[in-house]
Amino acid sequence: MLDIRLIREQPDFVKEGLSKCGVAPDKVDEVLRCDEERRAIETEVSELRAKRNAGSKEIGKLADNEAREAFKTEMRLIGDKISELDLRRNELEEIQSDLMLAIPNIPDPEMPIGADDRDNPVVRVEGEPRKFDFTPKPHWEIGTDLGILDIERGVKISGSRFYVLKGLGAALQRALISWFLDVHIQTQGYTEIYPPFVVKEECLFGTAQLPKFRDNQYHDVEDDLWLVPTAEVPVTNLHREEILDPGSLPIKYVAYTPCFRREKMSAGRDVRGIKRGHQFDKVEMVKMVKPEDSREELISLLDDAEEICRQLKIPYRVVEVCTGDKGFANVRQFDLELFAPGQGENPGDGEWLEVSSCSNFTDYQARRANIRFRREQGAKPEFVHTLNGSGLALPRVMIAVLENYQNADGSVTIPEVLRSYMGGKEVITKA
RNA sequence: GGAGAGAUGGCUGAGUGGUCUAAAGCACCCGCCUGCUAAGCGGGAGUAGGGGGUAUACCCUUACCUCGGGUUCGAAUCCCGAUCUCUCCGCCA
Repeated sequence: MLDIRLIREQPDFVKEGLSKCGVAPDKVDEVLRCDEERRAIETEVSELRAKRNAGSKEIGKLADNEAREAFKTEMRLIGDKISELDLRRNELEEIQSDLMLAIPNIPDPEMPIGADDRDNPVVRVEGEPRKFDFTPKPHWEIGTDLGILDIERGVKISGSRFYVLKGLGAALQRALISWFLDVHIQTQGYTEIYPPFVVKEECLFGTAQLPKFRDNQYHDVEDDLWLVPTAEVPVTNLHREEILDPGSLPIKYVAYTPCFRREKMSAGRDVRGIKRGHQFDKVEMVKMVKPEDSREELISLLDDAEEICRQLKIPYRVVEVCTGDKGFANVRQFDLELFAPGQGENPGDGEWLEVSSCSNFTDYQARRANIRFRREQGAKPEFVHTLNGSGLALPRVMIAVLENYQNADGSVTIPEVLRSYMGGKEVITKA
């Protein structure tokens, strides 16, 4: 959520910033109108209450019964007026809150301006795509032939966009998860979190998946719980409604969770293979930092994610996301894309697969989730800045590993960093 | 799932309709004093909103005792509902 004071005091700045990501300026005017009326009523109610509080105190002291009754009647009338104004105030409060929740964060001045993902500049490309002396196959062929990926049975038991990993396929994914976590924990200073995979609704409002992306969430009606679409949700909300003690920042968490998404918006897209499923695994880094540090922390977060790509020895590129394509709550965003030689229009074209998205949310999520900190004992609470980034998303890393490390005979070499996680095995061959 | 108990400030914990403007203690900040590892004394201090203003000061005011309703001139306190926690029983990986 944006700061209402910023909207009040610098409406033109807010409008201009939001226009870069396609938000009409009258959204801001609506908020201002609502805010003004609400404050006027607030003042009136506040004065009436003061009057009643004083009056009620007098009644307690009055001895004369008649005067007492008359006074009571007077106070009752004030009370009625208060209830009436309260109704309108609550109404306005709700309208304003709904409006505020639907306004995205204002892009950082450094965020490139653009209309959609075609305008996202490539910041840099790392590593050379491997030269194949055969036509590289897509992962669904490699995986199916090796007997480690079973798409048909996934669909049989759970429907489209589900698949089953088997044998060394399942082991490879588990190895990746463990190794990702260990890199972040042991060499980058993150603390591991194992959170619940279902959360209460308010958590999704906190990180801003709700209200806008309701259609993409799995919701259990019976207990009113939501399946997490990313570990960002439970982990960021760990400190909701808290004031963190001096010295506790920066906080760096890393968590593995499955992620559940309905993908209604992507119907018909990426239906082949395991690129886009309703359930996928991901390791996610979440940081909470002091406001003045968040710009730099984004760069180091990106580097922490890149470290995985480097060690995997798979070519990747860094893309900066433009204003028209940015996430709802962030001010700046970098995506990491691994090269997958078996993807693309024609066999052997290759394609860049998004495996990470690193974002700075400034105080936007912190304000929604009410996460604050004190600089010193007794200092005024301030909102933290939150950041998060995948490190990394599993299915697409699986695709990249299978396709980059495939051999002419259909086997797949296991990347060196993963071998100790797979019992020393070096190659996946047909079982 | 059944029965019962409970939820008060950063923490502990009193408070059963009106000086609650929430006692007291711990922790915290400032000052004083004493040269014994620290104690004593005095003072201060919550969060959010609104109004004023000489506008980072300061003043006024409202709300907040888990949350939401209700009763009342007036609710931490009484009533209803929800949530959460704990105890016991049952079931269970």
